Amino acid sequence: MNKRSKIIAAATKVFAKKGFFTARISDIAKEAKVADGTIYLYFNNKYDILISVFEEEIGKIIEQIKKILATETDPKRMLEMYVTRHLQTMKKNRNLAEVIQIELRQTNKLIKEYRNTKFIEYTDMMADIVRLGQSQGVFRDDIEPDIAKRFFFGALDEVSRIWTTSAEGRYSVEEIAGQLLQIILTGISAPNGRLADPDGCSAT
Amino acid sequence: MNKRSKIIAAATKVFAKKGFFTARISDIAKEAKVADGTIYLYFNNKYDILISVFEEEIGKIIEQIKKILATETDPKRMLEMYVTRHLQTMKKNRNLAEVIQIELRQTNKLIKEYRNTKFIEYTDMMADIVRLGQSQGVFRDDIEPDIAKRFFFGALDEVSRIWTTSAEGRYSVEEIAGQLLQIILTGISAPNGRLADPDGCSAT
Amino acid sequence: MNKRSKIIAAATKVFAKKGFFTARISDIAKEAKVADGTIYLYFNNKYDILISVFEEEIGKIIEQIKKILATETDPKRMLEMYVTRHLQTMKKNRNLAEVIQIELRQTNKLIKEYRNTKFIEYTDMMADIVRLGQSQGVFRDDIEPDIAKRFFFGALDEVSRIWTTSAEGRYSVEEIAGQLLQIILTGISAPNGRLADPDGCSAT
Amino acid sequence: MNKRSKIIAAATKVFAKKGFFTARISDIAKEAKVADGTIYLYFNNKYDILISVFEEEIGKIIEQIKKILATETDPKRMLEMYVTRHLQTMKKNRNLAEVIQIELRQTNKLIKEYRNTKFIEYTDMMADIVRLGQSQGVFRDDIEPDIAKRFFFGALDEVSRIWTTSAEGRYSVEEIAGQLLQIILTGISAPNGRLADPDGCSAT
DNA sequence: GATGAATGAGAGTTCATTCAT
DNA sequence: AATGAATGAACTCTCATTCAT
Repeated sequence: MNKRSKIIAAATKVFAKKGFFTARISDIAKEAKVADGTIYLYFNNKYDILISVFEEEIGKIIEQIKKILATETDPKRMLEMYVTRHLQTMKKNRNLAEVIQIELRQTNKLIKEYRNTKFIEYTDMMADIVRLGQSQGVFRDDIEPDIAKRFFFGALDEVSRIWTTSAEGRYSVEEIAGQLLQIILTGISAPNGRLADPDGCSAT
Repeated sequence: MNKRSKIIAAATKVFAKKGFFTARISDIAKEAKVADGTIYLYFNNKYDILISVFEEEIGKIIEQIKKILATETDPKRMLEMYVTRHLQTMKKNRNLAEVIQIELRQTNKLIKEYRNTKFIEYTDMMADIVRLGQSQGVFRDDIEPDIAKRFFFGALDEVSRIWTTSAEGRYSVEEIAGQLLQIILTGISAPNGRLADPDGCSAT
Repeated sequence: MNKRSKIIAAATKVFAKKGFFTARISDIAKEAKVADGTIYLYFNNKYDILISVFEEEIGKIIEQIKKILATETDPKRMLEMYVTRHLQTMKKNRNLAEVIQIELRQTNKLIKEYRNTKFIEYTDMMADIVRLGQSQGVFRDDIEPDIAKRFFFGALDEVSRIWTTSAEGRYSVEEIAGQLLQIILTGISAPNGRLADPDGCSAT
Repeated sequence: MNKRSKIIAAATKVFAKKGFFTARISDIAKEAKVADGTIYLYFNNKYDILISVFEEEIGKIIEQIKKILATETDPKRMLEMYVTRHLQTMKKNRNLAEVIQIELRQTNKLIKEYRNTKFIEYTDMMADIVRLGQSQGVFRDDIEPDIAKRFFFGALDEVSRIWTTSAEGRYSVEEIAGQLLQIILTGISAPNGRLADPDGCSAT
C-alpha cells in the first residue's frame, strides 16, 4: 500500500472519529505512521485531504454501483440494488459514512470554488434510475427526478446513522433496506403498474 | 429585543454562513452589535452558543407544530402538516436550516456529554404520528416507526437543501411538499386502506 | 464599619487566599458585599487596593509596636517585644502575613514609582533598636544595623510561614520567639556585655 | 546551548525583571530568540516554565553546595560555606535571586498539587548541618533544627535582596557573610563550646 | 523522498474598568 | 453614592504549514 493511500485511509478514520476541524494533521500522520511533513508531499493542505477522501472513497462506491447496475435493466430492481448497496457499504465502512454525513455539508463553506462533482454524480445516478422507470411507465410521471434523488439520498443518509447512533443499531441492512424500499417503491410506482412488492394492491 | 436573543439570532446567521468552526466569536459579536466579552455574559463558551441556538430554535418549531397537530386527528393530514410546516420553516429561515443540517452531525463529536433532546423530541413526533396511523389501520403495519422517522426526517432535511443550493431553488414549498407526500403517503398507507390520493390503486 | 474599610478587609482576605494577580476585583466586591463598580469610588485601580492594604494594615502594626516600645528602654527587651509582637500578629492575622510575604516582593515590579515607606519605616524600627543597643554598649559594635534589620526581618518573615505551611504548625508563638531570640540576642550581644540569657558566657 | 536551556535562561531573566504574572510568553520567546510556539515544544504551559526554572536552577545550587560540603566535616565551617556560597550565587545571579524571592511564595497558590521538593531539599541541608553540630556538641541543644533552617534561610534570602534594592548595594559578599555568620555562629554555638570567632567570649 | 523541529498567525476567553441608570 | 451590565484590550496556547537536514 503506497503512502498516499495510507494517508487517505488514516484521514478517513481520523475525520470520522473527530470531525474535520477537530482532527489534527499530526493525528492523521500518526495514524498513517508517517511524519507530519510527509503529508504535504502528497496533499496541498488539510482541505485537500478532505476532498481527496471524498473523491476517492465515493469514487469507489460509484464504480461498484455502476458495475452492479450495468447487469440490470429493471428500474425497480436497480433502485433496490442502489439502496441495498449503499446501506451495506455504510454499515461496513462506518468511518466513511461518518465522513460523508459530517463533512458533506461543510465542504461548500470551506472551499467556495469546490464543486463536489463525484457526489453529484453519485446522486444523479438515482435521478437517472427514476427517469428510466418513468420512461418505461413503471414509475409515476408526476415525480420530479431531481427532487426524488434528494429525497432518497436524504432518507438513506439519515437512516444509515442508525448504526453510528448506538440506540437502535440492532436492525440489519436487510430490514432497513426492506422498509425503505417498501415505502419508496410503493410510493413512486405508477398506479396501474406492476409492483415489485407482492403485497401491493395490483391483485384484483 | 434583549441581548441574549440578539446574540442567538446573530449566531444562527453566522453559523449558517460560515459553519461553526470557521465562525469567529467576534463575527457573532459584530453581527449582534455587542462587544466580544458581552457574549460571555450570556453563554459559557462557543459550544454553548451552538447548543442554545439549537435548543431555542428547534424548540420554537416544536411548539408551532405541536399546536397545529393538536387541531387534527387524521394521521395522514397530520403527516401532511408536519411536512409542509417543516419545509415552510426551512425555506423562510434558511439560516436555521443550514445550522441544523451542518451542525446536527457535529454536535455529538464536540460535546460528548450532550444529548440533543430537543431534536429527538422533534423527530419522535413523526414516529408517534406513524404509530397513530397504524393503530387506526390507515398506515401499514409492517413499517417500523423508528426507522420511518429517520427516513422521513432525512428526506425532508436533504430536500430542504434545495433552497440553499442555488441550482434548483425554483421549486415552491407546495411543489416539494406535494412530491414528498405523494411518495410518503402512498408508500406507507395500508394496502386496503382508502388513499388520500384519488389516483391510488384502491379502485378495482 | 464604613465601605472603604470593608473593602480593605475583603481585599486582604482575597489577596491572601489567591494572591494579587489571581484575585479578581469581583472576588473582592463579593467578599465585601458591594458592587464591582463601588470599589472604584474608593480606589483608583487594583494596584491601589494592594498598596492601601499594605499601608493601612502595616500602619496598624507600626502604631502598636511603637506604643509598646515607648514603655521600654532596654534594647534587649525592646527586641524581644518586637519579635514577639510580630509573630503574634502574624499568627493571629494569617491573611495579612500572607499578603506581606507574597506581595512585598511584587510591589516594586508593579508600580515603579511606589516606595513602600510604611514597610521601610517598620523595618527601620529594628535598625534603630540595634543602634540604641550599640550606643549603650549592650550590642556588638561590629554589627551593621542596616544588615541586621534585613537579617532579622527575613528570619521573622520566613519563620512565620510555619503557620501557613501545614507541616510544622504545632509550634507556639512563645516557642518560636524563644528560639529566635536565643540566637539573635546571643548573636548580637556585646561579648563582655551582660546577657539576658543566664546561660551566656559572661561568667568567668 | 540547546533550546530548552535557552528558554530557561530567558525565562529566569524575564521573570526576575517583570514577575511571573506580568511576564508575557512572547517576552520570554523574544529573549530566548525563538518563536512563541517553540516554547510549548519544551514546556506544557507558563506555570511549567516557572517550576522548571526553579527545579533546574536550585538543583544546580544544591549540587554545588553538596559538593563543597562533602569536603568538610566541621559543622561551623559547613554553615560558613553554605552561607557564603548562597550569597555568592545570589549576588552573581541576581535574576535567580529575584525569581526565588518573588515566586517562591506564589507557587503554592498557583499550582496546588505542586510540592517544591527541590527547595525543601535545599533548606533541609541546613537543618542537617545544625543537627550534626548538635550531635557533636558544638551547637546548642535547645535549638530546633526545623525552626533554625527557616530562620537562616529567611535571613539569607532577605539579606540578599540588598543587591537588588539599589540603596545599600555597596556591601560585599564577604562583609554580609561575615555579619551573618557572626550572629548565627555566636547565637547557636554551645555556651561552653569553642567559638570559631576568636573575638568570642571564651578567652578568660 | 522523508523527517519533525520550528514557526507565527490567529482564536477563545478573561477581567479591570467604565458609565448609564 | 451605588450598581452591575457592557466593554474591548490583551494574553495564552494551538496547530497548519514550512524547510533545513
